[in-house]
Amino acid sequence: MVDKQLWVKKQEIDFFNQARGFASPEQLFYKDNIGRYLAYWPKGYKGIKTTLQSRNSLIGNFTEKWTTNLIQEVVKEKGLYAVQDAICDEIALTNMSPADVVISKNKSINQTPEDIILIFEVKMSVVWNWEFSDSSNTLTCLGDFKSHQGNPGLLRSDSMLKAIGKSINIRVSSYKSSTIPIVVIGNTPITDSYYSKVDHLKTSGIIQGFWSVNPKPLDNNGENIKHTQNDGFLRFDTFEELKLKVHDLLSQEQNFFSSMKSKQEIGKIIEIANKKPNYKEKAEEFLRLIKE
DNA sequence: GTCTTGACATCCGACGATTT
DNA sequence: AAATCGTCGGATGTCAAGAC
Repeated sequence: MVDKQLWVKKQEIDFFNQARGFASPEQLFYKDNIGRYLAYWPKGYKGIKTTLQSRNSLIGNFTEKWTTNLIQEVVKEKGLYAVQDAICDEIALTNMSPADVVISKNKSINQTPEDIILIFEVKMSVVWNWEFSDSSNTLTCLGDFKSHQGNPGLLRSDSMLKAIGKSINIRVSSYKSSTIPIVVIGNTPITDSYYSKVDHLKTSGIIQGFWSVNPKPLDNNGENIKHTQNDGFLRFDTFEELKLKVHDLLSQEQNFFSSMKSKQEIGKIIEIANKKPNYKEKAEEFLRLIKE
């Protein structure tokens, strides 16, 4: 039973059906003024609203597990593992704030920086609006995210900032994290005010990508971004496309480096590093010196 | 006047530490 | 051992101010 689908409406139906096993409709849906169970408040709804919190951790858990399974399929032929909630204190992945998903050489929850090959931060939401019927136990899709009041996933600026903050925390925790790519994975596009930011984050080496695994976030072929200019954001349309990109990222060894130094100091470092006989050793010397 | 944005608010469950 | 308290991270609502 290998599911190689990306995030489509079926995944959200699966989520609600699975959650219905142990949660009441009231814990999963809003109830509007005429008694309908709704995933989000539709745009233009003017009746009395309530605020639902009980669904948050459920969808969070579901999407992290779903992503782990998806990534497992991507890397299994390479003999690697997708590990959910991975802990590695050395690079700020603690018990209380683990990595949502990592690709690793081993499948244990407790990881060493040397084994971790890629870190995924998952930020996914319920994207579409749904109406649930208790009597017939069915779900009806009411529309895409433009039709409801919620702002799902990476379309929220504070979700973006949270993901960026966590990534920087990992980057500054230890130089041991400097060779591990970090990717934020979501199921929505990003807003255009973040297009240049994600490209800068990629160029500067902090975050290697913001990826959406939702091929068609909008109904009726609604236009949505495929990628930003420098590919800081990517939308994946098929499982194969995702697999290629992950393998591509795994095949190149990259180093993150940063500092705040005067041109004098930087010039000196370059001069010293340049005395090494080849590019690889020049680079190693440079990286060694810049973090002193 | 309506839509979008960004900062702030909210509540839940899991967990660790502290108190009973 | 059980109860209590505080903290955290999960997603999403709220609302004033800005953008159109």
